[in-house]
Amino acid sequence: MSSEDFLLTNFNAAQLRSNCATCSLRELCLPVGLNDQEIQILGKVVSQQKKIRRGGYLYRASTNFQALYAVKRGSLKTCILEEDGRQQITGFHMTGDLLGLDAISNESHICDAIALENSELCEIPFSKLEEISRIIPTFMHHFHKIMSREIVRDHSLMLLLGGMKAEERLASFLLNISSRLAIRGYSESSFNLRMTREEIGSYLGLKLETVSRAFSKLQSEAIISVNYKHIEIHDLERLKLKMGNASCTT
Amino acid sequence: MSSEDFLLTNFNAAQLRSNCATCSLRELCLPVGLNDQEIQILGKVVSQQKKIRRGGYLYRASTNFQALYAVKRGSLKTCILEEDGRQQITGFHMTGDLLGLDAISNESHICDAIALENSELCEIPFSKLEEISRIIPTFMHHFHKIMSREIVRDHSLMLLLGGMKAEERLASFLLNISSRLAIRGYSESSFNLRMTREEIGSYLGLKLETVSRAFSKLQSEAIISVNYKHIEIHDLERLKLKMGNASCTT
DNA sequence: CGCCTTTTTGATAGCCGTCAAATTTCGTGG
DNA sequence: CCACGAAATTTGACGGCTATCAAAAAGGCG
Repeated sequence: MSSEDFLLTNFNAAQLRSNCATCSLRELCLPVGLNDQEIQILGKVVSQQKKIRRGGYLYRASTNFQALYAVKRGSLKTCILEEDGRQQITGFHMTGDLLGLDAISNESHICDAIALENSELCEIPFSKLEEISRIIPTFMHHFHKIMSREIVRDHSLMLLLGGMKAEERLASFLLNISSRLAIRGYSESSFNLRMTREEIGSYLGLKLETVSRAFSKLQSEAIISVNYKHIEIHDLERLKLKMGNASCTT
Repeated sequence: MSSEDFLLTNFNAAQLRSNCATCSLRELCLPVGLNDQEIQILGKVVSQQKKIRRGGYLYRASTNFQALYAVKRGSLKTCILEEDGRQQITGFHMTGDLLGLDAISNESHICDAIALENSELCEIPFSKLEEISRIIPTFMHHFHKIMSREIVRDHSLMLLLGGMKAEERLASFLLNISSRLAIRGYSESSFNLRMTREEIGSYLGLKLETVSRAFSKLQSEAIISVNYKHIEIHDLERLKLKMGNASCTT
């Protein structure tokens, strides 16, 4: 049986649980732009939800790379930690986001992926993803776009880390979270952060005290309200002015 | 004629000039890991050398994306510039490096690519690259690894920008250049930089004066010698100690 | 050969990191 | 359900690193 036949054959009922066709994240996740038949094919290689409790690891650096993961529910952080103890968070990931793209190059993970809250993930074996790519050109092209988008996202963060001041970085961060929540149908102006000040600082290249001070500053200017992890954005326009500019896509 | 037939058919002699099979960069560039026949196929879609004079643009931000480029000779920088004038160099590219991966996501370039010296580039139409990917699974996998490596490279830079001090950043930068030159068969300890202090600063998130001071500091410690653009590394080990650590791959 | 760019070095100011302590929240176990 | 302890957050004071402004010297391109 060729791999193509394999992909076109139905699995048994038990394995059909995670069905991309009926998933509420169709429009955010890997299936974007595929037609119904193509989504069927994709759905067959996506395995059942993997549950990770808050603080648990989805994968660890230096472990073998086998699959990409899509966030079905919850949120995660990915972080690199250096031998000398230096650590940096490279991204916060919410529903529909794809994790593990950095592991393709060495066939082993280079960062840890840790759940910020109890989460569920869909597992996509990478070899199967490449098989589908050969069968469905649309899918291959879309996957290339997703990888490219990750590069663009990283470049935005490099711009932030390379040139912005603390307050600009935080404004940029809040606008990024806000727009991503909006895309997912949540409020863009009222939300709870899932990460600590220290994690935000690690992501933005700042110390946690500086992050806290920047929050206080924005609050004192009546642009936002901060109550521990709960954020209210009162003036989106003025918040945008806080960063000279900067892409808040993704 | 199907696209596959098209790829397997010979072009006329005039278009065969840039032949991957006989290129000295075979082991550094896209053909890595391909067999002879596969390299033949690739060679047929890679068009003749494109020459860019020092200071000239290979492509500009917001222009239409059609092709990836491989550096055949010379070197380039890629930089994003924001509406408010903020600018950041996202990478320096030498022979064998692939440019344009960030443009796939939007089908338009998001950065400028400018030659640091007179350079030659090979052009690979992206649609053709995806066609080859369908025909040669090895090639598709290799291409995915290249994109992933770009993400890993960006994460290294994020780590640098997020946490390192000026001297650590410069040490990291010099070691990166050194190792890349070594891979290409040049001296790892004696070389000429192609970029200005300002460009190095833009890449490292520092002002040009700070870069200059960091050079002077390393020289005063007898770790390197600096004579304008000419650098001699006297003590590679101590230079490595200067950055607490950090990946200097790529 | 001459002008313009690049580089170096100095002085000063401002932002952020560091250390410290108080307050609140959250998780765990009784 | 409540209570306790650990973790997270906020705020203040101070110091260090880097940006900024300025000027001189060296190099490179036409």
